[in-house]
Amino acid sequence: MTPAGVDTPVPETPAVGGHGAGHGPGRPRSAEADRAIVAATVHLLAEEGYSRLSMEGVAARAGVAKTTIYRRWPCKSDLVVHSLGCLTEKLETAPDTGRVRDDLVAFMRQMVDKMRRSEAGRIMPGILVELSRNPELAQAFRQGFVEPRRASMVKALRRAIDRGEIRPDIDVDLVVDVTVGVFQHRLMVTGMAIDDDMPDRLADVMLEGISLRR
Amino acid sequence: MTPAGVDTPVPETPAVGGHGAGHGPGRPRSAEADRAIVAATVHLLAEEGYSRLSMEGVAARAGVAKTTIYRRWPCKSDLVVHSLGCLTEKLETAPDTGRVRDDLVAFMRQMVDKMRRSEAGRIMPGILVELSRNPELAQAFRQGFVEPRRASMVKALRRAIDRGEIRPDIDVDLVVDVTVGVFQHRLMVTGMAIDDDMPDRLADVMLEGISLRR
DNA sequence: AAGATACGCAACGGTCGCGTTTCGGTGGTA
DNA sequence: TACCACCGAAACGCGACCGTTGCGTATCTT
Repeated sequence: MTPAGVDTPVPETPAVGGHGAGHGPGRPRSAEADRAIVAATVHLLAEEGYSRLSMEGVAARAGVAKTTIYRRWPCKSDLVVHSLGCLTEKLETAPDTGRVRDDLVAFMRQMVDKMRRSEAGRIMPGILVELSRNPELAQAFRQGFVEPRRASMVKALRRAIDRGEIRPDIDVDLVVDVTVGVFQHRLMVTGMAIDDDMPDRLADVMLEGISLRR
Repeated sequence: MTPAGVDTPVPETPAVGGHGAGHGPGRPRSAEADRAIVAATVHLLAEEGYSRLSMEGVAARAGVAKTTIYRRWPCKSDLVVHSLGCLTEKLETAPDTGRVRDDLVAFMRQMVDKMRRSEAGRIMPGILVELSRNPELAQAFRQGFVEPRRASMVKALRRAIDRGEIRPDIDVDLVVDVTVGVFQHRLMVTGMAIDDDMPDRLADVMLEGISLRR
């Protein structure tokens, strides 16, 4: 008797976004609960990592019964996949200053700040192992989280090419990965300090190279 | 009645290495068991990650009883800390070819291969979350695993400075982090392909910079 | 008002892994 | 030979979570 004519009694995730107007009889899903659950998931993902994230923990933090979660998502990974998709918030952006160097440095500064402080930024280390184990999660993470954050820097580099500031034959993706990778590597792997002018030094290295000019 | 005069009945980890010669009466610890346990730990660490690594799993894979493990290490994190210290195996090294570019490219090629294929190389993503949670583990990981692998590249860059190939004022650590970070970022985060001449392209970018020369 | 559905709460049986204990047997040293 | 610490196997109680169910209540649509 479901609108779509499917006879399975399972809710099958009727798409959380689709209960706005006249839907059917009965009490509608609480949008507030949706919000609280996703927020709790993101928080715990950042704080504890994927493997230590538990449905009971999410329920407790969201102030919601476990049943309320399972009514929406059949399992933990589906909940996480959906929650990652909700992270479109204010992204870091490379401004258009007219000079690559300034664009890059500004982007890096924002990025470091986000990685350290924002909840979304701290999700990274706790989710990496799962990516190789759960392709759907990996897809959601890369498409909904990684890509949008790279986009603005890719644009900045393209602008720089158009302006004739940087070589047109460079591998843009490679440069973006360098920029992001260094800071992530420091934060997650080596634990070395990131001082205030590291973005400047990196910009120098990337723009001018490390070769000794003759 | 323990030699050291400590009255605690707990074994207190009598240092695994210390059962070589005449030690005391009774059957000595099996060195083969030591080896098997550590090998199993490293394997499972690479395959499953820290959080999914279980003492029971290690025991099963090592062909050893759980008691045999607990007799040596009081808990999982101590076992892992010790096992990480046993990873000194053949490290990737930057050869001394006389040209930085060749040294760098060779180092990168080896590194990518190790990251993909070797057991030690695959440990990375599965241990990162724990580093922020367990300082002792972080210390063991960084000192016993990360540092030795950086060392050879740091040397290569110093040689290049001495030869006058690269600018003497560059931040060596930064360059190393760039080199390692990019590949790690691709493998763990973006999942983008790493083609055969990516090391070459990266070496170009780092040596010559991306600026358009006038 | 009637019916349908969501809600919180509490409890369930089940699985997993922890760290410990007991046991009979084994391989060394003195 | 006597002794002693080691070994593997098995079982233990414990706690954390899982995903599900039943219940009484709340809140919508018709």
